[in-house]
Amino acid sequence: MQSVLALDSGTVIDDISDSGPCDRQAIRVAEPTPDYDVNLGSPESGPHSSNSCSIEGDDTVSTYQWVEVLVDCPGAQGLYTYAVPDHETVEPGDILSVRFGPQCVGAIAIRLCSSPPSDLDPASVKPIDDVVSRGFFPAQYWTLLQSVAKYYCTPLIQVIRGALPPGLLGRSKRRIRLCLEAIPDGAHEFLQPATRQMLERIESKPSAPYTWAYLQRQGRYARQALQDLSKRGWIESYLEAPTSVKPKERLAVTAVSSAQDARLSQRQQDVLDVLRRQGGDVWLQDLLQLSRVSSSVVYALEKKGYVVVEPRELLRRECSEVETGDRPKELTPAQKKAVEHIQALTGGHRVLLHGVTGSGKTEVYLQAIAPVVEQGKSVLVLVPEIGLTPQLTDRFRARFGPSVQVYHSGLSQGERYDTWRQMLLGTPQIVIGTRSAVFAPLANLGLIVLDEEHDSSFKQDQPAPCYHARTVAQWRAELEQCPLILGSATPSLESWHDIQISMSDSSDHRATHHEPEAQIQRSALSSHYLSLPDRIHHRPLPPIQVVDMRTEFREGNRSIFSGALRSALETLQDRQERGILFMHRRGHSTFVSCRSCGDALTCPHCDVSLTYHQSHEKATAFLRCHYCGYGRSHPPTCPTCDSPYLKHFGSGTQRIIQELNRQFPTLRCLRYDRDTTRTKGAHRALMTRFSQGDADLLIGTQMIAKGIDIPQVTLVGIVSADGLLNLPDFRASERAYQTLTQVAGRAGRGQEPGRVILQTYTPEHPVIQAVHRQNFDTFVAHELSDRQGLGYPPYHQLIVVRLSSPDADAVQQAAMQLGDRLRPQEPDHSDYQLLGPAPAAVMRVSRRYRWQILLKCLPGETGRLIQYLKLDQVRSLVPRSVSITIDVDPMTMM
DNA sequence: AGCACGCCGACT
DNA sequence: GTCGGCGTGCTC
Repeated sequence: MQSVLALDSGTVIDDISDSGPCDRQAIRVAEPTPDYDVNLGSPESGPHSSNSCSIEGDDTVSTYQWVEVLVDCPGAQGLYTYAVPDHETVEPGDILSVRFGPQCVGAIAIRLCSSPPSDLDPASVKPIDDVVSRGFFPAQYWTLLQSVAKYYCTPLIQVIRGALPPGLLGRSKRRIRLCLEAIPDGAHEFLQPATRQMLERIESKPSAPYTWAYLQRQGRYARQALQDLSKRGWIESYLEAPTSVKPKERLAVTAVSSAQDARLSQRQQDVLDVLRRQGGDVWLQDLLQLSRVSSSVVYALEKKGYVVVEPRELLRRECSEVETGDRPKELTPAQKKAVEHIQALTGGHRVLLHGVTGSGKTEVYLQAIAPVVEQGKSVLVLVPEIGLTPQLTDRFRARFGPSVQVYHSGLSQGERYDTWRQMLLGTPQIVIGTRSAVFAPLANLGLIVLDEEHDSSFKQDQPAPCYHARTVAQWRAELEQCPLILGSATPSLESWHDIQISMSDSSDHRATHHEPEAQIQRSALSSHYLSLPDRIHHRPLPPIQVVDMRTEFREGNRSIFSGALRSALETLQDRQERGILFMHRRGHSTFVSCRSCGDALTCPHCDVSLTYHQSHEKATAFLRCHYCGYGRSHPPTCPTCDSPYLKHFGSGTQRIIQELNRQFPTLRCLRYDRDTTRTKGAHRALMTRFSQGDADLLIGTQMIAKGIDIPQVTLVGIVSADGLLNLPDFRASERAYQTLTQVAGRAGRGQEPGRVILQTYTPEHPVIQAVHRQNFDTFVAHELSDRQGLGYPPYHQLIVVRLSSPDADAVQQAAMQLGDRLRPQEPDHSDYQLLGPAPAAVMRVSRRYRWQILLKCLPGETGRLIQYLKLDQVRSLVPRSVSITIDVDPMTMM
């Protein structure tokens, strides 16, 4: 079995055409094209190479008048040929805008051709519309995207769509406009209410037409209303050409001659002086303001040849005040060893940096990065969620200054586009970003860092491709031949196991003869394990006290706080220290049910109970669904039996706050969860308030486990660990161990020693035991043997096929049929297993019914299984009302 | 995606 | 006999 990356470059394109509706294309693109990947984005071919279709007098040069493109349209996954007008130049890898059917869509130039396909009527070949972006992708970029498409069983264009900044692949929008002359007087009177409402909505904004898609979303009968109106001829739809995101341009003035010339006017001389004082290169607007003249003075200087005025791309970027001049810190022996080890690496490597919380992993990254930047190479730093780690970004900026770029989904479309262009410039830089930044088009990568590598937010689960940034980063490191550092205090079992295996593999290899089977699918990167077993400044890990809440209950304590936690909270203020309380859930209560009939209040769209929210004592109570966001007011009586006795069960962050306010009225509390951090900049604001001493206690959910580094925190209280355990997922234990360890690690990062109080009803649970002893090795050993027994990762690889539809019967039927289609013929002798089809743990979410099919195979066999089962064609086997996603290496099966 | 074409059932 | 529902296929 070949490694994924060893595929010959044509394969993915073949696959696309195979799944396409049209044989003709399959034949055409399946032709051997040895120069295919050379064509795509190879920097050697350069923007003005002989491959270009520019006409430079010589007839032999203009042989490429046609270009084959990949269009950004679902259901159109082949290559389409377009003509390149004489005055236009196109290179493979360019992003184009083309007519496709009635609309304009984004497209990627794949290769140039000297003739249109012979089986195509030349008259039907349309010219390209526009070249949106001419940026050249780094050499390995396309290979990377193809690997993602192949491995995650996703059409290449969809992978490209996810990798490019949104809006770059523009498409025309369908908008609605009124046909005023067709609407009779008094028309409103005889319309259906929904139709009348729709008409009024459209009439209210005649100058700014709505899009069809937007209007269709407005209410249940919106679609019918629109159809009614358009049937009457009162509205019509039209396609608005896409507005391509282009870089903003501004006029820049550059001094070109330093020769003194007496024949300059006073004002001209002033302007020149100002310009030179500014370094000889200023924006025109700024120059005019600084020298208080009109632009005519500058243009006069241009005419005389002293300056050049030219439009230049304005690269907008997030500018926050940065402290600069952060110096490399002194390292502990373990840090020093790690930095030296990493710095000595050349070529492709994978390094697991396993450092306990507070061991100074960031400093290792910084010092490993410094020499790479000095060599003029770029560095990619991937973090779980950038909003959660402003501290990390600040630290990078302080150390490396303005060459640090931030790239994540929180940026505006324009900012993302600009950062992306910036990366294409090829200047050495450090990019810090979330999952999608693994596709940052950086040339000349010298190092990739993936911090908190165990974090599940590196896995994408919403739109395909459902990629894992860690997996993609490994391919990237392999392609770029650079080291990849995976950092964590609680490594994922996959990484841990993988690194152990491949380290022993490679030592075996040196000792014994080649044994191809052992190398199956193992990354071609050589593996290293580096450990930082101690905290910096010899600070101890905080001792963890496990409190058995059953004993507390037996002894008459009905509170949610144990005696130990209560006394710790009491002394917190006197000692002028900070504390963190961890709670598994946000909201007030987990669910609300009726004491008379026993019914729990559930979401009308999902099969889950509603969570009771009440932000403070007097606030209006309401119920919210944590799956789809549905919210409603709290009913006074039970909707089923009308009984007024509704009881709230379970507790969340809000309830804790209420309880704290009651029991410790002087304690100042701050809530930190999705409800309080929704707005931009809220994380930073809350953190600042907390670290400045505006509050004594921070109460939060999982979020507080990540990256909070506040030295004054001495107490960490885990109010209840039980909600994390026993979740119906094979990764529940792993996630619980990681979260609890990370939360515990927030304590005692400063001068004062920390302590952790962990409350639970099951202190004997192996996860609690392992967290208590802070012993990763015993946890891993225990968990790995469980996984091996049950046939879960890392001993098997999984693929989940998820089906969903608003129609319960349609999904079930589709799932059953698909199950039959995918089931092994001879279960006993097959090298894969199928489980299901089964309804998802929460069957209905957002009015959609969900089913799933689980496929299990040996590690490294997913590619072959996908090919064998033709999973890429599975979409065509189910009705269109049922949507399908294929999740390779799923993080969760809930 | 957006649209045309085409096949079936309920009406003038 | 036609109108209009939506299921299927195509867009260089």
